[in-house]
Amino acid sequence: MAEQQPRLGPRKGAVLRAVVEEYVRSGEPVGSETIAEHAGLGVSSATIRNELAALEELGYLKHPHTSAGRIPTDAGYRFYVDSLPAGGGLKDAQRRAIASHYAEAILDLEEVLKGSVQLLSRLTRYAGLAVPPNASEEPVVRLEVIDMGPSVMVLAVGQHGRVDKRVLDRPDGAAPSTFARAEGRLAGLRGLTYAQAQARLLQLAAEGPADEHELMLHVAETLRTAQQGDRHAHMVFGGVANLADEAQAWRRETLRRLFETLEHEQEMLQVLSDVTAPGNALSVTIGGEHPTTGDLDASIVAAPFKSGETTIGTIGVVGPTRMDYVSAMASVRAVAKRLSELATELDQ
Amino acid sequence: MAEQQPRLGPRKGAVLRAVVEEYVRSGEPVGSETIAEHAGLGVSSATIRNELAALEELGYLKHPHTSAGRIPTDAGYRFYVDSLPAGGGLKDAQRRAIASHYAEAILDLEEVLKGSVQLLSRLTRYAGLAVPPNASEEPVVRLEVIDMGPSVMVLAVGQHGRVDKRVLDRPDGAAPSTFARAEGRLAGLRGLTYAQAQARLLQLAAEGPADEHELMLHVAETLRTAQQGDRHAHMVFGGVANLADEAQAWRRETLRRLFETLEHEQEMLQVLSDVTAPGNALSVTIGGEHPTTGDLDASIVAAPFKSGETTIGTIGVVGPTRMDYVSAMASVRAVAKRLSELATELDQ
DNA sequence: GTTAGCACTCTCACATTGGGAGCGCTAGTA
DNA sequence: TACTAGCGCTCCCAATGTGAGAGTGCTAAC
Repeated sequence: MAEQQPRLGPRKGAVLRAVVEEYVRSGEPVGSETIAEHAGLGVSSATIRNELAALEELGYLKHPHTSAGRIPTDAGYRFYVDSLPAGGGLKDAQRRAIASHYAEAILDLEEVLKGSVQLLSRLTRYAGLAVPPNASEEPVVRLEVIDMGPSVMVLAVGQHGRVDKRVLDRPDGAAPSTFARAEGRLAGLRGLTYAQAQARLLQLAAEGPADEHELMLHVAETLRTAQQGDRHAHMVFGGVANLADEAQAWRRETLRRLFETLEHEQEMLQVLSDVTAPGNALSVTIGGEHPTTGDLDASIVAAPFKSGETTIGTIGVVGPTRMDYVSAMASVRAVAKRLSELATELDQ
Repeated sequence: MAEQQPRLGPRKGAVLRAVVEEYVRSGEPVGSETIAEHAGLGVSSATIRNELAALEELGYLKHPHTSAGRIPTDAGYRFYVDSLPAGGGLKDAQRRAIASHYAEAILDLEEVLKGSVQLLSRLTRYAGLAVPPNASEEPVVRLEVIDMGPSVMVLAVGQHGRVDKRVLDRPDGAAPSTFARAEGRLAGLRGLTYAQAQARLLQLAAEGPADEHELMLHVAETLRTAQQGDRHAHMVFGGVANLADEAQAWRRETLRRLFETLEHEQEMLQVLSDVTAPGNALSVTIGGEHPTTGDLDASIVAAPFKSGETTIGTIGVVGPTRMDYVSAMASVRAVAKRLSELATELDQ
């Protein structure tokens, strides 16, 4: 991610940046003339041509065909992104949109996430997405087994407002009294984290009376899936329609695959987890840098959000590799920051 | 919906049906020659041409331009759909897919719905969607107010497995003892339907001690939103990527609007409720028959599903007006039926 | 009422063309 | 050595023209 590049020399860098910016703006391959005029380098187009040829040689640019202008490769975008100054880039209108969005207090983190994702999609015109907090470190405030006749519902409530449920077959030999006793025992787990509670439950299942055994295992299992967020962890999406916009020059087939991938939550969770940088860092994944995004000509800009010092989730946008990285990065950074403040506040 | 049409005469009907079927199959405007050959009417293409001209006059067909074949109007599709025989239309492979899909027992109605919607999308190659059960008539099995420090979570669990939650500001003057007392009182509501419980709560709030007042109102409010399914009711979608398929000849802009509309749950809920027929009936809405679908060149095939004799939700597909109605209707009918059986069983 | 036949219309696929954008290269200049 | 001017070359693309084909609508005959 960091400054790893074979230092380009200031002018090559400037030319490359100019190509990226112009191409992102216009969508057309960029020629030497355009750069000579607009980039203000004070050299002629012939010189630019030499630079362009060199940059192509180095793999930062490519040619649709001989007599066309240049467009950036994934590596070109990568250079561009890495050369951006760290902060800033928010337009006033965006800043205001963010401020007013969070003006109204919402207490449910899930709702806050949904709103944030939609906000991001409106700010960037790409699709917003978020991975909600994983439960492992969240304290359990309630744990219940509810007798629903032929089935049993296991219900877990977390300190930060999450609710996990699961409906299961009623174990053989579970009487109403079994439920009452089990609930009593479960009440004792209050305050433990999901992870701790799960461990403790396995003990309880082993030690406890036989009729509670299966019930306790069910509860443990519910906590487990809540933590590892397998198919019960729901990603949050917003503004997905933006991806179908004419301006996003995806081919129809690619568009279809993109939507398919988004619908396949497991894959997206995997991508996000592959991609997320440690710490506070904003991560940018460009096209082929990840197999999934590579297939889709897509880029992902994402950042973790935290409660206090602990990372609890990820939020970001997906768009075409030809993305306005400046605006996307600034928006994601700002929203993630605001979201972290909110999450921290909600947990005190 | 029913047989309201100005009786067409058997041959006109046959010609119209042939045009619809051929157009749905090929996507190309259909000419008189094709019909004369394939429809087996034993008349020449010249005769067909006369019929086609008459059908166009009547508003069932239209002409992209003078020397092209005919394509159906919304009214043409409507005639076609209404003239279809009531049952059947399932291919063996589809029948098998349905049977095997439901082979594995799942106890959570929400999960069943998700699966069903995805099944439908695979069967039809369109997008599946469902409106989950409304809570009004569902008995409440648990009602809780959970003290989460600065906020309060209200939690309601329904007999059929739904869980509704809401996080709110903690009322002034609510002590831990307030919560304990409130929960005791709430336990008494078990077995009432959401609607009944809500009414009772308003009483309790009025009669009860002052410190519980606000809490009870919150609970009542939670039950209310659960019933009317405003922004907390989540529609279920599946296979939405199918809509981006090349075969679905939507223009890019239309596609974008379509996705936007799908994302806007409120609007879709409204459409579905406008569209749903009373009783068991399968409903088909074609293009301009509803403002929303008209804007999108889309059709919706939907059917209610029931628990026992009570309709509890709706399931169906969205696709282009140029839809394979036979297959879509058969699939939706079959899945809705299976789903009703399952829901009935889950509730006993 | 049906049909054969034919003139007519319109589109679409295809080939052709010219213009232009943009390149690479070379030779000349600071 | 670094830059620039200039020019020839390549390749795309939009415009144009053309012909074939599909399909109609109409008329006149059965």
